[in-house]
Amino acid sequence: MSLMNDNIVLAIVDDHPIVIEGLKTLLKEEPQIAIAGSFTRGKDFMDFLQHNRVDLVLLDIMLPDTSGMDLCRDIKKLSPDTVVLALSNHTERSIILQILQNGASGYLVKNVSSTELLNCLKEALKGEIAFSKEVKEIITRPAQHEFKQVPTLTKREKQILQLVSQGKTTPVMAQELNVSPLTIETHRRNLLQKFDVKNVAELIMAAVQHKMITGY
Amino acid sequence: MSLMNDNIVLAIVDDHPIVIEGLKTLLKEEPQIAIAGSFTRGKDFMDFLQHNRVDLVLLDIMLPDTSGMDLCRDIKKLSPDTVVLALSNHTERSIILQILQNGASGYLVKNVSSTELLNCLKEALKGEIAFSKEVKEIITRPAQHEFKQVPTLTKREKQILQLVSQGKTTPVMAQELNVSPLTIETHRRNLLQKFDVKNVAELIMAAVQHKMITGY
DNA sequence: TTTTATCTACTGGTTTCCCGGTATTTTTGA
DNA sequence: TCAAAAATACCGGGAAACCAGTAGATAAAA
Repeated sequence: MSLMNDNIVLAIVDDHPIVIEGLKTLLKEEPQIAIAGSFTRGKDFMDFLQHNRVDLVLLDIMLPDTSGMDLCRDIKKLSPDTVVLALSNHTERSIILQILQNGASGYLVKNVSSTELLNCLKEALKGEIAFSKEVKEIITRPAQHEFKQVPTLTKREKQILQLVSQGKTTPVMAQELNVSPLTIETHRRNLLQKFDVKNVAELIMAAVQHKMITGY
Repeated sequence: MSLMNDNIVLAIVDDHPIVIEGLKTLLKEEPQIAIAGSFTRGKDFMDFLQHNRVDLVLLDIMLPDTSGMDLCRDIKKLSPDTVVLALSNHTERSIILQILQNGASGYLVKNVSSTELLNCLKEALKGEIAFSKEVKEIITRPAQHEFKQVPTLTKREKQILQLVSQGKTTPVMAQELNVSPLTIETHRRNLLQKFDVKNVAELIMAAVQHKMITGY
């Protein structure tokens, strides 16, 4: 963790140039903060991080190439001392908690004020978990269906889930993936178990609610 | 419509301070553009518009107080010559078309580059409809499910659909509704037919896409 | 009042799903 | 390199879903 009297090296990862510009402008006021760079793609930032010190990352969790979730985990793996602050417009509790699970030190919705932003930065750098005002409310007021935590699926399971949501039957999927229908059945069974549901109807609903299938 | 050699008076309505800051920074480069003000609430802007000339508004259609849709219509009613450019992250065709219907001269997703932004501003001021690149693609490539019209369900069918989405099986539903399971089967069959799908998985997906079951 | 839509119910049959186990191989992480 | 996780595969059996067709009862609209 960087000391507060030291210069803080900050990076921005966001696919919105406007947002990057806004953050830069707001943070330029702070003499302690040095903006090392801004990136519109996760991969570019990872390349940068390989060769440069970064104390804090403002990370949009909705990126075009990688999922911000995965990126967050990758960042903490490569550079555990880098503090990640998630920045997003998502106001769903499950998503917020998920990103924290993946190593982020806080979560800000994009409508934060500049003072709020700076406060959160400081808190995060002190090693605390930082939330913007709106996020705090979301955290403390959970919805019913959010009590069950989001099951973590394997790659294959995600794939099967996707295919099931497209109406594909077990034999069809087996043929498409070149595996035994019995294997598919096992995956299905595990999906039902993980989501704690009895049948596909419930499965799809649960997956939709957790935004694990988009449908478009 | 303001002349191009004249100074352009621009306003920003967005509840994200970061975005406002970013837009200001990007537009500060342009000497022709004078930023009259920025607003985080629709009402504030309407008050401003009452007493000031505004040539162009960059309007976030997702605002906390008013719907951006309504605000757009209000703006055009009060000041028909003011060009409204919608600014949003929504990528649904229906929403884009709806805002145009309400008098906007264009639609930009927030991940536009600065050059794209300026181009769109100029186009809009010339009286043309301006879209950012991504939006153009959305307009020209409508999603599959937008073609098939929403099937009209009978009262009973809606009820069955709801129960199916809750994971209820045919015999369970039959008991709950005090009818023969064979009757339920018929309703199910009709639902599959109306939605033009093969099984429950597809049925639920279709229903969700058409927002016919909420699940919450 | 007569048509039309909806809800109801049946026969008989095929396919798919779901449940309970178990177990080998491959991949991955510590 | 060793253990855990994931992907693969099997058995047997019961339940539920889906298909194709028909049809009476009732309620609403023309």
